[in-house]
Amino acid sequence: MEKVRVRFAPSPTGKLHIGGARTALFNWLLARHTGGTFVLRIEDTDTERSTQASVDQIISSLKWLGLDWDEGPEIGGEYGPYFQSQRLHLYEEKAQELIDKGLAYLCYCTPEELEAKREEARRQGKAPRYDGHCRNLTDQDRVRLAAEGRQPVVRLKVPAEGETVVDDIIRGRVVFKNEVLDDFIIVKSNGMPTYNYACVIDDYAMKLTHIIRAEEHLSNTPRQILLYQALGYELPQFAHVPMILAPDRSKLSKRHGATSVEEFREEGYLPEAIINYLALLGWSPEGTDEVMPIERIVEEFSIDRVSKTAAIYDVKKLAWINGHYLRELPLERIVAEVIPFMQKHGLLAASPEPAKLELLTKAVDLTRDRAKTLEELVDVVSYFFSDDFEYEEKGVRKHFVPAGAGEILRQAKEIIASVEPFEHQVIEEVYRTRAEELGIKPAKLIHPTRLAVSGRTIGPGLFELVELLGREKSLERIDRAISFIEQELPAQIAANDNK
RNA sequence: GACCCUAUGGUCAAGAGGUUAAGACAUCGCCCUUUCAAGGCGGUAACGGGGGUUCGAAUCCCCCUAGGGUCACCA
Repeated sequence: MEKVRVRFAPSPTGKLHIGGARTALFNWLLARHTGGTFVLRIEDTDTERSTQASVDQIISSLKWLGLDWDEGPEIGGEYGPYFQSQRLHLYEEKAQELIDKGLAYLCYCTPEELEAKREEARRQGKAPRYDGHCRNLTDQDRVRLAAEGRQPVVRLKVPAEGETVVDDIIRGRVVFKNEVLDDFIIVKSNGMPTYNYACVIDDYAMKLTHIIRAEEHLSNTPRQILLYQALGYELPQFAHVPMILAPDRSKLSKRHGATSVEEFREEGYLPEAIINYLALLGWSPEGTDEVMPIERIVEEFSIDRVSKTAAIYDVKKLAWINGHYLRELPLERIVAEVIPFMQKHGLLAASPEPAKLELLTKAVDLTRDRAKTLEELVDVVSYFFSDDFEYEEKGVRKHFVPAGAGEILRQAKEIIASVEPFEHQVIEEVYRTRAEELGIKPAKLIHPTRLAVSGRTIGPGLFELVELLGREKSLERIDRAISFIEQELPAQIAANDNK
């Protein structure tokens, strides 16, 4: 079998969409699985909407995900250039050939005229198709039309009869009647090729063997096949992967929250998790393991196991997988990942001191199985880095308001002030002994302390928390809590009573 | 509107004529436990509807319904 060559061909008109990322992933997986070649090609023929910023953005997202390409921007390759805007001569040349052979023709109809005809067709309830108005123009006609200042487009002559068959790896044999197609435009009046045309020219020129793309292109495929035939090109294999839908079954858009890889990154998702989740959306491994590293996905990937049905993406499952990687990946890696997020929240300096990094490492170690994203991780370690926190209201009611709360904290303070060595096993031992002496449950001592030193009712084991926080800081916070209980709290309660 | 694709729990999804219809997320309960997580165990929950074919249909065929996609000088 010939060596697999596949491509991802985004148009740079925005960020890398989650659906686009999955299309890229499936192409990349097939290439890596078979030892083939993964090509990145930028389809920037829409001069109105394409931007360099989008190119940069898409490239950066692909790299971040780890989807590296063997040919394409930045690295070149045998079949470049890999920007369609730099391949215009090719499209022109082939278009001229088609015209010369009588397989395509110049059309001078203006967008306005066409729009009017479409409108008319719609009103009559007919399919809005091009009527072949310019199909049989004489040279004389063309001269006259050009003299009117009309810039022609090039249209392909589509046979009125017969059918065009798409042999799709995922969907099987899909038949389209040629009569439902019309003479579509292959070169715009500004000289730029249209998608269906440029795509065919390049896919062939770049010797691609498999065209794996989203299902929305299935209906375009007969047009492309007609083009392959007109050009005398051999067909590649097609595989149309199902779409990714929003929870309400509609097309994914901004109002559904994060839709681009960049946004997920900003929300604190790891590339490993996104890749793993995306692979599972539309593809399934043979066994029942779902969480698997990229190497294994590469090993097991097969187009045959890609499903036909559109999938609704489920952030909850993504979050769960992310949580998994958050606690399973090496600690240093997670620390490195969370640093920018800490900085963003002002909890860490731009160039943090080694002591702070050590604290962060230990804090992450202690808390990471409680977070699902890096943003959550920041939240869950925040009190190690800032004294500026409020007490959780629910906790205050439960642990600070009841009579004797201050006394409980004085007991805690005494223990923490004197325990030696200041290690969690020892602190715990003393806590438990003291509770017994006082004839109360250890929890009676533990919860108020936790609230005092962290402001929270939830978190890692209290004794490890206190050890990491340190004796000094713990005592300081307990003092603060005692004065809160004995001074601020009564005042607050009085104020509420007066209302 | 025309054409095309699709249809298994709330979501992802296995299944390719005979299964007690997997598994995962979510959800609920229990265990563990200083809390919350994590982890372990268990529960609730599905073949869109109607016709065929067959000894036998989630699996094959037809119709309906529903959802999605395409009909651009966007890709």
